[in-house]
Amino acid sequence: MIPNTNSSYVRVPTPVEFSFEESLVFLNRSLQENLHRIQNDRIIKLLDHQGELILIGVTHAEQHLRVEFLNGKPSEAGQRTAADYVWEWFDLKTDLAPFYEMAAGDPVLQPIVKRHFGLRVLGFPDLFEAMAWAITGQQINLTFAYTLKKRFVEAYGKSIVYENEIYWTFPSCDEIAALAVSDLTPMQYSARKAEYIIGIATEMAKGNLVKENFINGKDAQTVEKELVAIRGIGPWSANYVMMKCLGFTSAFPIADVGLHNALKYQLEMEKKPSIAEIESYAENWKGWEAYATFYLWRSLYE
DNA sequence: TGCCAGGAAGCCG
DNA sequence: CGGCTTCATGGC
Repeated sequence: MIPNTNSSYVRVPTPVEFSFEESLVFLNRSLQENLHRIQNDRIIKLLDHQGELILIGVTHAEQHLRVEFLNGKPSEAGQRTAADYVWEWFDLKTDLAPFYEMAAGDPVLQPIVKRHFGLRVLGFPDLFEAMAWAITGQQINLTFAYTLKKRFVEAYGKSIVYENEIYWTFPSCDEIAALAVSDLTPMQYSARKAEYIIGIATEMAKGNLVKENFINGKDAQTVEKELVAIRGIGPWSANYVMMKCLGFTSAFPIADVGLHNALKYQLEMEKKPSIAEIESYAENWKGWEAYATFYLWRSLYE
């Protein structure tokens, strides 16, 4: 055993309304997930900071997350990147008090919110990953979506080995921009989805599509419109990306079948609710539709 | 085995 | 803008 002489870490403060256990449940939902690993209440994940591969181990302690650097101490900028990543990943910036106040009086959300208090939207800080994953998951079941992602990551991501386990980064847009559709179809991506993903990677690699463009105080309606103008991004994907990457708590992927199923079970309905019915329930959620959706998703895997 | 899956583009009126 | 058709492929 080689002692880790480079042991170091940073702390990321956590709000009162935060449950690490709920985060673990969410991050554990697929056995095929290969972008992080959970061992003994520690989440291990590989980050790529401008080519510098940083393996972090995230654990929970009093009022903070401890972000440990497992493969040596990163540069100063790398440490900041890691802390910022965790901050976004667990959505620690959002003040949930108003959401809980609303949910306490909401017949649909009240029981779920009580059961999973402290759950926060687990996000994708990387815009390319958020978009590529949204497209991958369109109109196919989640199990198959994870299969596709696994193949994609293991074909084009970067990796390191740590304690006999391999850790992957999500492929960069530059890497994917150089591909042809025929590179992705053998791994069972449809040609259409391959076009979408490569197209988005190409725009990002050229600098025409950047996250900062969407988070500079633009209103949700404008951002949604700009996203939907991108080929492969429809209303569902736009709202999914806004919810999981761009920090819009009002984003609402209303066409989501998981949301429909959650409402059906939660309300003990014979069949899935119509869009009009969902809009009716959601009138009370204004400004917090993303959180309402995320908690409803959570209710699907008790 | 047939319906379903964390939809979107394209076309038509 | 609203509705209809096509695409695509595995899961259960």
